[in-house]
Amino acid sequence: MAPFSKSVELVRLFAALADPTRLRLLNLMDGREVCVCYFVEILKQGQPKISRHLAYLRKAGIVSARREGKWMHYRIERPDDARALAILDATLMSFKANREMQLDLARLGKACCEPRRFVTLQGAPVPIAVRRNA
Amino acid sequence: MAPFSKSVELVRLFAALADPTRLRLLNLMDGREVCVCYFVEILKQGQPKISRHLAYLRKAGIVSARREGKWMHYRIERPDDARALAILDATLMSFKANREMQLDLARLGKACCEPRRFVTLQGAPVPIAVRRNA
DNA sequence: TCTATATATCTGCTAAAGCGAATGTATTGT
DNA sequence: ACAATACATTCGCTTTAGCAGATATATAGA
Repeated sequence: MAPFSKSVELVRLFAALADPTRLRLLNLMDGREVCVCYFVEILKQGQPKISRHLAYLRKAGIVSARREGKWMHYRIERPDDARALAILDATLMSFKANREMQLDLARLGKACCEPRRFVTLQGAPVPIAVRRNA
Repeated sequence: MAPFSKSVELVRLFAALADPTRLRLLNLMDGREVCVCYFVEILKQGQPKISRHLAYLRKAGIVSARREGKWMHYRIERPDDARALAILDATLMSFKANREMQLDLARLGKACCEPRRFVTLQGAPVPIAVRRNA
């Protein structure tokens, strides 16, 4: 994330956050690196749609991707700029009081513990915890 | 501002913040109540455009308006929800490091001290400081 | 090499955002 | 009542965002 010397950077950040699907993706990635197949399973949305929103977040510099064989893992990329970080942290914090977000996390937890019960997650790599203060 | 029980509220907040003109307006209103004519003068944008963006912020619950004769004063309406407030505060904080925002504030200061030098501000009411922890 | 799997991108489409210009409305002054 | 001022809203237009469905790419395994 570039520094906020120009307001265009800020606008880009807020535009990236102004979509319910992208907020749900960020919520699931908060504190862990998650494989695309989990997003598709948890959010019950089409795979192209998930990919598009992940690409949007990546282009906005908010997340990064890592390939592992067939799978792609996404994680939140913490911005260098302290002020961008403050906004992102406040956003992630706000998820904790949000019922929808809590439900998504609960479903992720269940999917991780019993991936066999989800046909689409057979053999998929389980999300990995990442440190929050990168 | 409604509580963030549903993510739609969050999305609405971010959508309101995802525009350079609206961010500049919020910056000028940070800590003071400002008359529309100042916005038009400082931002050098058409009056309908300013009005439209102020209406957008008002509908999003971020600002409120007060009439005083011919003039309309706008101020930031601090959300009840602590998490919405944290996001808004982090946003306003980020303006302090933004060169464009600093310049806008400098121009506002100059316009307030010498309103006679601005044809469009003849007789216009000077911005009033408002408490930040409303 | 051939196939299956996981993910990404492209293609039309529709809806919404943002804009300038014109117009409408509320208030003040004469 | 009439004109002027300050602001809000509407209109027609262009651009952009988001979507589903189809297709392309990359990797793994047989």
